[in-house]
Amino acid sequence: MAYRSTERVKARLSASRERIVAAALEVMAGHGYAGCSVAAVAEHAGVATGSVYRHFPTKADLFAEVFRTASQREVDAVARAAALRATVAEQVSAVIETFSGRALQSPRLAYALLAEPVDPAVDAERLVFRRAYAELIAGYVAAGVASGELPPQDPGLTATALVGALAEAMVGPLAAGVAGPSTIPSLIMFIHRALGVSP
Amino acid sequence: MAYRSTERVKARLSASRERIVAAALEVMAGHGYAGCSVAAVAEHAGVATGSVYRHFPTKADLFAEVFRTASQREVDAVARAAALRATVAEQVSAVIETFSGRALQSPRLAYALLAEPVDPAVDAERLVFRRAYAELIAGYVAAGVASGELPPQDPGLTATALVGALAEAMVGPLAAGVAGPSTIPSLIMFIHRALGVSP
DNA sequence: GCAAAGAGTGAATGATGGTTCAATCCTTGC
DNA sequence: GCAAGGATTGAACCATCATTCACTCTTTGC
Repeated sequence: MAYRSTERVKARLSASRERIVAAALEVMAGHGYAGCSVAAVAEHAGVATGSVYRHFPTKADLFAEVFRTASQREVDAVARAAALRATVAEQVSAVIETFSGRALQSPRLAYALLAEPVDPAVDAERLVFRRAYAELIAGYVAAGVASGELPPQDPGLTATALVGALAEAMVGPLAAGVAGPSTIPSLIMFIHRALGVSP
Repeated sequence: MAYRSTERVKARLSASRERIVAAALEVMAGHGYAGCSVAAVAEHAGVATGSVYRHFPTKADLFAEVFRTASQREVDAVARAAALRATVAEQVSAVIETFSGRALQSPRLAYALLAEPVDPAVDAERLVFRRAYAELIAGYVAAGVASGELPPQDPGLTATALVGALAEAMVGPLAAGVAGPSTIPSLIMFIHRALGVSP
């Protein structure tokens, strides 16, 4: 024998793989999913089109991972912000502020992650994204119910509905590129009422 | 001259056009937007593929009309149900019950109208659909605020958030084909709280 | 019945863009 | 240096449909 995969090569391979995912994310942030042909992503990553298929069996698999990565980053940021707060009311405010602040920072990406028409296989990943948010929030809601800060309710349903409300309220502003000054405070009020936070 | 469009022909044309729209709706209700190739729709309507283009310049135009028609029907049904009620609380309950009842009756169609990945040009029509719901609800909310039944709030934002919550809460059940027995009542409770309906 | 012109047809066309693969380049161990 | 194999390339391939168009069928007014 004369060739055997070595650490150095493995590292280069995984670096290359990551560069492709990062490039896909950047192209998506710049031109939406619609602008993400495999050729465009490959060029942005500085590899040949065919090389993408060394790492991902199909385009859908690549973008499933892109969505997973980006979603995780978003959920983590939101979770980190909420973890600093003590009451459910504050935690949920932090969720909304962080979510919408980040979305407005990269509206194209946020739109792609939330609502842009994508391949059905990638769409499935979107549901995971939304469920991750819902589960994060459901935890806070459940704690709030247990401590008596919130009235009795189904934390899962509350969280799901809350994610829907948040996403829907942001789609308009995302299309416009900015939110009106009262959008975020109004949304917080709405959601505090929905949770049953005592005034 | 020897041929001139006559009433009889005009009627046949518009009947044919309607049959195409109806066929598209049926195919969509059966196999989702994904199953709606122009050929499949044409066959279902009993016309040749090319004939579709006698009535619609592009597939996107056809489905824009399909979405518009179906959405109008849904919004009308919801509006009719809500109009029979006196208080905002009852009106909104009627909206939720009618919306989710109809969605669960034709889950494939509801999924296509609400969330399935479609051509971006058709997606635009979806926003109109959601805005129509939001405006209907905003009217009730505004009236409730004016009469003092609801606390002060931005009716437009409340309605938008409410539509998002409703849609999101239904996506899971639609995928499963049924809603858990407590989904609808829980959702009504959530939304009553969100509106600030006094208990 | 007939000529004119619109309506209807459906196989062929064409655009798009994901996927493949023969050729080439690198890396490895000796 | 070299042979064995893996990695990389990117132009060619191909599948999918939306769209077209040359042709046929109907309708119309005379």
